[in-house]
Amino acid sequence: MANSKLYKGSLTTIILKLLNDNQKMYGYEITQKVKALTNGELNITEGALYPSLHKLEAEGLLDVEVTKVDNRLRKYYKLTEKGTKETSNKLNELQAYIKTIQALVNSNFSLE
Amino acid sequence: MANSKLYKGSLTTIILKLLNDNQKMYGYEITQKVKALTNGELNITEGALYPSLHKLEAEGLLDVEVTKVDNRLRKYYKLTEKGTKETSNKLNELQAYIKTIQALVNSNFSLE
DNA sequence: GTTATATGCATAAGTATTTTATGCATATAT
DNA sequence: ATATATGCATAAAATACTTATGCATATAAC
Repeated sequence: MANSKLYKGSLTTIILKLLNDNQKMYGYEITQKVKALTNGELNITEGALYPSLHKLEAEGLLDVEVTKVDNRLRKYYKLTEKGTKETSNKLNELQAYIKTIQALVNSNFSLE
Repeated sequence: MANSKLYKGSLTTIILKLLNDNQKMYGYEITQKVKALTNGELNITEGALYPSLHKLEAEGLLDVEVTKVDNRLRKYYKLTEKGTKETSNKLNELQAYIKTIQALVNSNFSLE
């Protein structure tokens, strides 16, 4: 991701969430979808995405299905059962993180 | 930080925000404050904190004041003028990140 | 009295995740 | 003919963190 340091660590969660909502997606599609949904604010780099997808596949969270469209290769990924459970965990962790960080940042602690 | 991968990248912002609210703090105090404010959920490790404080000082965002209390060393850090501005930037970036990631995670994009 | 816990700072080695820089290939627009 | 879009991939470097130490004083527990 070529934006802020803050996005570090959230790539996996983003991928899983997108696959959870869209049944199956291929790598390039994920980069374009994220860019569109964030109004260009978040750009996933290929150097981060592909190794991440391979890792998720190796961990048994994703299944792959290779197809050819317009003479070009596509690798569709979709969640396994294990992947669906992990998506739920990751989303809960993200919500907890946001809640915690919001609490830290939205108050003036010198008054406490 | 010994918790989630999600916290990666937010340590600097947390430090700056705490110093912004508390005028001056020392390292150990920061670790305890964060632990208390997050009900033990977020634990900043010393291996992450001290190098980060040194870096912020080197960048001119923090000033240091060494004192001795009860025969023990303390290094109080406080924001410089530059540090105060950077705090504002970092907080804005954090809010933007939260907004973006929330949008990505709280919707069902397959319906769009 | 000595052992654990708390206070306080520091650094080095290892790990994980990302950016940056490439590489290859096809299709389409200029 | 050249640039841009589509599509996957990996390797080197940078970054930020965890884990493991090290040193030192004070206090509580046993």
